[in-house]
Amino acid sequence: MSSHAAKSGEVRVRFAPSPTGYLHVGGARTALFDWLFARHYGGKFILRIEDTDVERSSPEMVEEILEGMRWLGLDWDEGPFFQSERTEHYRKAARELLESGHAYYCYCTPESLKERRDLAMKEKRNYKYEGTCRRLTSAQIEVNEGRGLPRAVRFKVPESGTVEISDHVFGKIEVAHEQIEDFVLLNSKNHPTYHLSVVVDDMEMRITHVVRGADHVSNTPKQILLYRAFGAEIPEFAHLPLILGPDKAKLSKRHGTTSVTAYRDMGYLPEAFRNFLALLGWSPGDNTEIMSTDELIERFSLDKINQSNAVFDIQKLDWLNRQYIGASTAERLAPMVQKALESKHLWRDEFNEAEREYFFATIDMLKSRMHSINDFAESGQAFFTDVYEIDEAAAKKNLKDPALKELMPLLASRLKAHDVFSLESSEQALRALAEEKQVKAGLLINAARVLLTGRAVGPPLFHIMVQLGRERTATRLERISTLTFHQ
RNA sequence: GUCCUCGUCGUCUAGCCCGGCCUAGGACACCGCCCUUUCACGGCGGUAACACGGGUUCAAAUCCCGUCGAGGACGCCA
Repeated sequence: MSSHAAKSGEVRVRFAPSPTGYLHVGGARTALFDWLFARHYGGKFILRIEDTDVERSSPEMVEEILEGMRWLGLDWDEGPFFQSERTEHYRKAARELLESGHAYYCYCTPESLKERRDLAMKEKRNYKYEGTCRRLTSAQIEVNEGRGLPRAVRFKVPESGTVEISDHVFGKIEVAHEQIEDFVLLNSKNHPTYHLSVVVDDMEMRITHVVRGADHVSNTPKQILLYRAFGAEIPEFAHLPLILGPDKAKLSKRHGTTSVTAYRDMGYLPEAFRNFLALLGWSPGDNTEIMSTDELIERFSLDKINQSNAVFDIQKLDWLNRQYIGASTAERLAPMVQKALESKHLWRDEFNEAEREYFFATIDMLKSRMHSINDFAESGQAFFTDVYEIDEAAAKKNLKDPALKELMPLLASRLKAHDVFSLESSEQALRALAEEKQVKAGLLINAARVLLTGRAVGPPLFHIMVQLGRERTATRLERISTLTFHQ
């Protein structure tokens, strides 16, 4: 790492969401990268809530964001700090700028500004604040003040020259001062605006690295100008490429689900989701895809972040999720499966007590073919309740042979007749019956699976039988006589 | 309209900075085959990309210029 980290010895990064919505995928990715960076260098990860826009911010959204971060395991070392509680700091800073001649009062009304902007837009002209109030004489100012006109505070952007951003991801970016308008620092209600509060906070919180989305690149020159005006040290910047929807536009609500907690509710594992996010815009440089948290922290580096935007590919997320589910222990999965069952009213407390072993064994049996945690409650429902549905297509396919109406109960009685009930004994019983009745074993196997689980697909039949136990297996096989749709 | 950025398989990417090892590697998805009582898992194989045009060079995905395409930002929002 260059200058800052080396100099101060401590990396300090912040994630600064605005609580005008839930934690979305893009924000989560930013938070993850900030967090990984801080952890990699043993630095501090600071959480700051940018709620200066009181009208659009809400405490519920703050809680939502925190919940999303907790779910992803992104723990913060300091904060959350709320900008709404720091207004005085910003006002004081604005006063300083006014006194040092880096800012001025502006009496233009928002309405007249909007008019001018709209007109420019209509004429397809570029609009930039023309600096009317920047050139006010002291006499004119006195008049305005005397009339008690509402005033905003604007930053005085230098007339000529350029600002250079040195970005860890994009390299050098140069912007001419004349491209930057005199932006508002304090609005006419004396409330700080984004640029002011960010810079003041980043200075006061001694942020060494600003790691944020690339949608902030164009804000950076203004902020650098502010640091300079304050005579402060400028942090290092790393702008992250954007996450796009399938149509290649910045990912947003209209692309479907973007809330992080919604992914939790859809049955994704936080570690899978985190791994997936890490791979969006970053790669370790070799072909490694599945990485533990420690590995991610260990291998993460700013210069491996790439510059082009990335499309959110849910299929890859699904794949990762399946990988993680398959590799997880039943113990890890159990609490999540419980939640999924609860929401489908399939949960019974016995699963954590007398039937705990059964519950865990079922998870182990099913996990290799589950794409999400919610699948346990859907394709796996027959293992948790006796009132499972029987898939019609499956029944049509595997129960249509009329002979089955006799064979299945027969199989049930054979199973009951054996003194042992095991993988071997049940298979033996079924195959013996098939041979005796001159039918293919597959006919009985596939029919039995549908009867036992309601599905044509699932674990190997004899595993299902042993898992369900002799009694339930027999009962379910006999149920064929009560079914009507197979004729 | 102005400014900024990006451009390798459908998607995520490695390679690019420091030209030759690239007849461009991996992964997801897709398609075959194997395994198999189904579906998964797993294994093997396949289709598929350097946006385009110039230049520099013995040699360019890699360096330079241009074109085109895409995205982002242009608020008294953040």
